[in-house]
Amino acid sequence: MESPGPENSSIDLKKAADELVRGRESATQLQIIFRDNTRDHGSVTADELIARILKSFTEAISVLNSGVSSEVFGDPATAEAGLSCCDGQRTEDSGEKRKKQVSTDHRRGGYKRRKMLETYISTTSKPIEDGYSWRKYGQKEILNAKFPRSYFRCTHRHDQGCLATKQVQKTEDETPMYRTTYIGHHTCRDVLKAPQFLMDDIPGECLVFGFESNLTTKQELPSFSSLPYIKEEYKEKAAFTDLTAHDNQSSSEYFLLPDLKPLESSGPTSVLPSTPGSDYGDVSGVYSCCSHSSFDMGIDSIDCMVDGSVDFDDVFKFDEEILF
DNA sequence: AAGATTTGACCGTT
DNA sequence: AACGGTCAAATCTT
Repeated sequence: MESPGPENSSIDLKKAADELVRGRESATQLQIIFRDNTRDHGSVTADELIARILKSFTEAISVLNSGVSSEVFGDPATAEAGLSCCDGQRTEDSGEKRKKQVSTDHRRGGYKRRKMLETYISTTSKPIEDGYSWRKYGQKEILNAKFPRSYFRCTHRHDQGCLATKQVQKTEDETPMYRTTYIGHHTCRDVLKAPQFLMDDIPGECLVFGFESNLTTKQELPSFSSLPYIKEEYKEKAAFTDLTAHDNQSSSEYFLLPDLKPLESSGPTSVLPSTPGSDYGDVSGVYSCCSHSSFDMGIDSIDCMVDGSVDFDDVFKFDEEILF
């Protein structure tokens, strides 16, 4: 993955802009269709439009990311994440079993809380299964929360230094939701993630997509570098100690897996969630797409910025007004 | 036996 | 000091 030269980058930006414009046009058509689906709109179906939109966005994002990755990831947060893969700062990385020299030596872990990392939050009706394998490392009662919060980290934390983590909190709404917060980027690669995402194949499914950041200013678009849209095909049992309550609501949800880091650095990796019973997966930045009425839910939550002043809100105008 | 989960303790932040 | 995130020994699962 080499970054394009100056001329190329302007060409790429142009291409990205074109793709975004195209996407917006498709979205507009789609809006019309949803607003008045009694009328004949020619041969273009909603599914086709959705596919076009996704393709355009994917292309554009991919182009943008190939050109600005170094900037996007140059932020302190990312730098920290990258560093900690190989430096010795985080003692945890230097080998899992640090026997208890706890009491006397300084602090046991010497760990630093990771703040300033990009975070992505998604709320779904059931625990997310995203294709990455996670290992639960903690659970905590949270103030004013009826249910405990579960903490997961990437299974490849040690073999690949992947520092991605996620937290799952069951909300206490009438219809309990699972609020999943993804923190940091996956630097690992999971073979399982098939690079495809075919809306057409998943009628009725919903992908929620939401970003949130604890960064001070604008949230940069995570590198959806290759945007491996994944369709989850395997099911893990969500064995959250406390998050098991979800009933058998319609099958799976499908998520896009923004490979939050350029992939060139990490080698191929593992496969299926090795965990037989329990951790379930997740994803990062979650998208949601539904072909049904719940479609609005996904778009509604889009709130992200692209480094370089591309504001998705502006570009796509995904406000209520576009919702159906 | 290896790897995952549980859970109380530790530690940083507010 | 309270809260929340992480560690790691003990325990469980495969």
